[in-house]
Amino acid sequence: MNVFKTPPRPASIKDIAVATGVSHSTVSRALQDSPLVNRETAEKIRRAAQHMGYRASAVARGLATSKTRTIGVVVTTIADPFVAEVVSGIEEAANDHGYSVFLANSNAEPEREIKVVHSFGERRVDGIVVTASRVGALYVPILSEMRVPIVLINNQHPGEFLHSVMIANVEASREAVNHLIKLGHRLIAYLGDRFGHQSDTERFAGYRQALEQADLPFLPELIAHGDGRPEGAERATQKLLALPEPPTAVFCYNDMSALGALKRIRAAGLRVPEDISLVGFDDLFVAEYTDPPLTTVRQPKRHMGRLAMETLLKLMAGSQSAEHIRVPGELIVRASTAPPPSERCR
Amino acid sequence: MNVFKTPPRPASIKDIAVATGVSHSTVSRALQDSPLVNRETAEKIRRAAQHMGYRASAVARGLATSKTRTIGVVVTTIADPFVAEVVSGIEEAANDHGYSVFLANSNAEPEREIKVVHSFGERRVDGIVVTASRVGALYVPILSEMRVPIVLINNQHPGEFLHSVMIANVEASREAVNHLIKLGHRLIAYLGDRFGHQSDTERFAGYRQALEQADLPFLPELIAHGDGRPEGAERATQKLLALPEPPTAVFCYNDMSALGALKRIRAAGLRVPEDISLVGFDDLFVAEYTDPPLTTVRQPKRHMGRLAMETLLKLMAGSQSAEHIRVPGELIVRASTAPPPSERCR
DNA sequence: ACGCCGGCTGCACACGGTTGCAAGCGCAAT
DNA sequence: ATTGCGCTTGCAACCGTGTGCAGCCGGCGT
Repeated sequence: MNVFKTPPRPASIKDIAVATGVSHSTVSRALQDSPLVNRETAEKIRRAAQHMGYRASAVARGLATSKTRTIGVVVTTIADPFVAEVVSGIEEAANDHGYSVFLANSNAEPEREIKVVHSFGERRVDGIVVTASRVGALYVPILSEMRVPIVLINNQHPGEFLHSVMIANVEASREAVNHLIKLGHRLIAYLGDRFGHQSDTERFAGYRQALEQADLPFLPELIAHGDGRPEGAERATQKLLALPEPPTAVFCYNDMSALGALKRIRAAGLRVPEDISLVGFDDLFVAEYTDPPLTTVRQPKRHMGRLAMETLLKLMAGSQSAEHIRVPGELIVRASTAPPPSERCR
Repeated sequence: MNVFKTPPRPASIKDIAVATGVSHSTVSRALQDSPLVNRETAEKIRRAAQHMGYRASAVARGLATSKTRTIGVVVTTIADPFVAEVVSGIEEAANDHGYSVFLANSNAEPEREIKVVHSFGERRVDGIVVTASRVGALYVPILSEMRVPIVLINNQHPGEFLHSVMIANVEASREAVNHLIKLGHRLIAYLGDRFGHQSDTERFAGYRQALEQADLPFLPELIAHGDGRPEGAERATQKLLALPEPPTAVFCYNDMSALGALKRIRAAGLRVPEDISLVGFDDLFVAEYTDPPLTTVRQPKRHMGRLAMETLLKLMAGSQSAEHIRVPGELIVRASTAPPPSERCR
């Protein structure tokens, strides 16, 4: 065996130590820019490290310091454009602070979500972000076991949770429905999802509040249940259109649902917004490219991601205060909303 | 200080060792189901571990075994729906095999891409997947330095790369344009991106081949340059429409471009497909929900992700063979393509 | 009685870093 | 000459897990 072959393993501080004739402790300190090391020695060491293509092992450092500078992000599925944008914000902020992010899908299954969180625990991540958690408050016992701060984005499990970033669903939804009411709509449908998630519950609450404040009757038959995706919304829309007195406007739980609704409405030979107005929620990039462009509530997705990461940073720095951030939504009026047909006849 | 307080650090095999009165080696072996440990002892140890809420440290294990069961995925941006689907496939396959995935954005900047890969190197990932790499073949020297297999998905840098999964751009694109030719189109525009990426180059090549095989002239004025996103495509479409003899069909580099083109065509008062046919590439989920639904080339995104992960697994297992996988695209004919106006007048 | 063997266990070291502490050095002050 | 101090450096322990090897014990064959 040829001893002079390049070793199959990456260079370590010990290799640098023998190369420069100092102890590995000195190398370690030099590479940390510790003031304890002589300037020239440090310089020599750094040059050697550079020359030998040295890359510090984050694994070993993690073991020694019990800080991995790593966070875990669990999402329902990264294929969801909403989620992807949020993650993009998280990653950006994490990267700014020298953290790497683990990504894992929960497929919206609570058991799987917990499993993933545990696996993050084994990875010794410094913190965890969960979007659209299906577990929420149930984390409390788990958290006392693993000592890792968790921040939830748009928690879907009922109940308050220690640390979270959420969109102000009720207010945003109320504003959206108000917009429709102001346009003159009286028969406004709510197309929710059928799982009773927190977002759905709150957006529905905003819908009812808006009706109430305008002294409009709440009509149970105008509540339809999709699944948060186009397919489910299509079926739900079908039912709404078949009503003896169909709605003149539909407020959708999210843009994905609005997409399905739009398709079905068109298929029925009706026009948006002339015959039916449509409002979404999320402001996915597609909202701008539908025909007509979709009126919707914008969630500052990337910003919410950043925000979550920043609260996580605070918590990892030792903050004890409970963070419960509500971010306002913004109604973006495009071309899918107009006065109802009756209004224009007057 | 209360000695009996729960320790601030998670339980280790040593804690279990003292609790059960054996050495930590035995605990280690017991938890690995090693046949070297007495059944009853092992059982006792496993119960204690369970009871103490023991979670093995992947960090320490990684250090000891120099296998982290971790892979790095670098993407241009996870906010791109195409990328998100691919990553979803990667994550799925990785998870199936007990691997965790690090995610990082390169923002399509080559320097940043390399920086990220190096950071993955420090994390001692077992393998790396890069989607839409802007670096490609330039990795070769880097790779001999860090001993980590890399698989590229839809490499955008010219030149062959050792390991890659790519869509068969030329063939797919040829098929798409053929579809338009068969419908009777003679003036077919190509709306590419302006960066000369590999996908663009190859799809353009397919476009030319199709024209050639049909003995149609290649008209340089029908080549427009967007940026792979709706905005750029809008501007490019504008120019095409202003031509003295505008195209009757536009083949777009990707669905995002098609979205922009569609918007601009509508804004010009023209109808798709009656006045102009439109073909995209990628088959993003939106393609099904545009009006009209978009004819496009489907890339099996999730599958390509899985494929990349699986080749990575092979490589990590020691395979030396060069993997250079070409995945066929599939033309999905929806409603955005029809015979040209002239054809229908005959 | 002795040796051997199989089953089980622990010792000790390795992985690649970080860090408290002691110690060496030169030099100035006493 | 002794002491003390500041600047550097190295020693050694530690983080939590894996693993080669030696050693222990009991039982069996001769």
